[in-house]
Amino acid sequence: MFDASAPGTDRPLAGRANFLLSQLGFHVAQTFAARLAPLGIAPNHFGLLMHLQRSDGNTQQQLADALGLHRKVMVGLLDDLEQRDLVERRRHPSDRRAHAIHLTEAARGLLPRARQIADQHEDDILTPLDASERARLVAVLQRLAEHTGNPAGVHPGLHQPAARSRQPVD
Amino acid sequence: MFDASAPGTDRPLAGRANFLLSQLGFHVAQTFAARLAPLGIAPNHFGLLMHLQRSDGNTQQQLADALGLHRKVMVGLLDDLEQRDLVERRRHPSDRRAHAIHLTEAARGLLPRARQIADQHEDDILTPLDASERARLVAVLQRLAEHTGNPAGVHPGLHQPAARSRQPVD
DNA sequence: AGTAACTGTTACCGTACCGGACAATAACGA
DNA sequence: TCGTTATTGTCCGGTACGGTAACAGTTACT
Repeated sequence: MFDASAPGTDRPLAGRANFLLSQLGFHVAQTFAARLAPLGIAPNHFGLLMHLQRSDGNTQQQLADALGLHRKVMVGLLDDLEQRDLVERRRHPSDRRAHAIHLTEAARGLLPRARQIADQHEDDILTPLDASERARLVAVLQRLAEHTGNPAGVHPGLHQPAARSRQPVD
Repeated sequence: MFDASAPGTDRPLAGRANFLLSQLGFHVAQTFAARLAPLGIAPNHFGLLMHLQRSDGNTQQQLADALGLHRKVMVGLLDDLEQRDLVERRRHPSDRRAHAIHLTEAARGLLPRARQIADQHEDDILTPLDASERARLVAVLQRLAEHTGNPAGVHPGLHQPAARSRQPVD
């Protein structure tokens, strides 16, 4: 453990919460993608499928808004899922411009397996912690996530046009 | 808070530790990069500069090994830093193939400012937590990071040839 | 001496991302 | 009613990035 109350201290990166969060977050995303790969989907597909369970028949724009990404990205995501026969683009009943996105039966069969993979993955990551520590960690992370201002359940890694890096110096 | 002991439950992404870690990690990396941008460096540059404080005169290969990335990436990183006059490529005293990498005076002047930005950034991220909660969080994150098997202080987001995604997970 | 291994670097190529533009359709206003 | 504007989903093109292969110069091994 490190004393975070000494700002001038040259403590290593491994003792900084921001580094640890970034490091762990990247590792988690990477390993989760690897575990999901045999199912033929990526983490962002998984998140979209999870959301579609609750909002069947929405338009692509509605889905993009809900997940906090641009509609252009939704096109590609749905292309992937449609190609894997996990979603259907039906005609929207009232708006002939829009598509009504529906899960297929295959998707409803796949989702429990994906959810189980996610549970297993989480369990592996949290192996060093006991049940109460896990609950406390999740609660703390939720507070931190809430404080970021991002809507709950929206992953910023999915193409938000805001907050670019590489601004010109001076 | 959520009950993590019910695996079959369709709890939202925002209650999963793996999602929260990935989400927070990405957000942290993004905001840290934005804060560091006015200094003309990116987070990976910062990590390299921090490491160089301790290992002056090392070869590029040694640095690449220590940070867990490929030497080709080190070339680009050092190009950036050399262009900003933060490092010097001197002739290695004993190996005429290699370069001896040294921090410049400008770098030694910049590093405290960068460290202060990192401290401030960490403080902002952890705003919702009090001192003891912060210490406990860091301790927990360190345990989790250690459990990943990644060397301490090495960020997996920086081009490790190992651990590719898309590999079949038997 | 001769061969193999290593260092730093460059050239190359496929891929992903981001902006702008597009046709079709809807909504709005005079 | 008609014309203008907004929206939906899609596509095209430039650009940057990541990874592969190869390179000259140098060292190490035998």
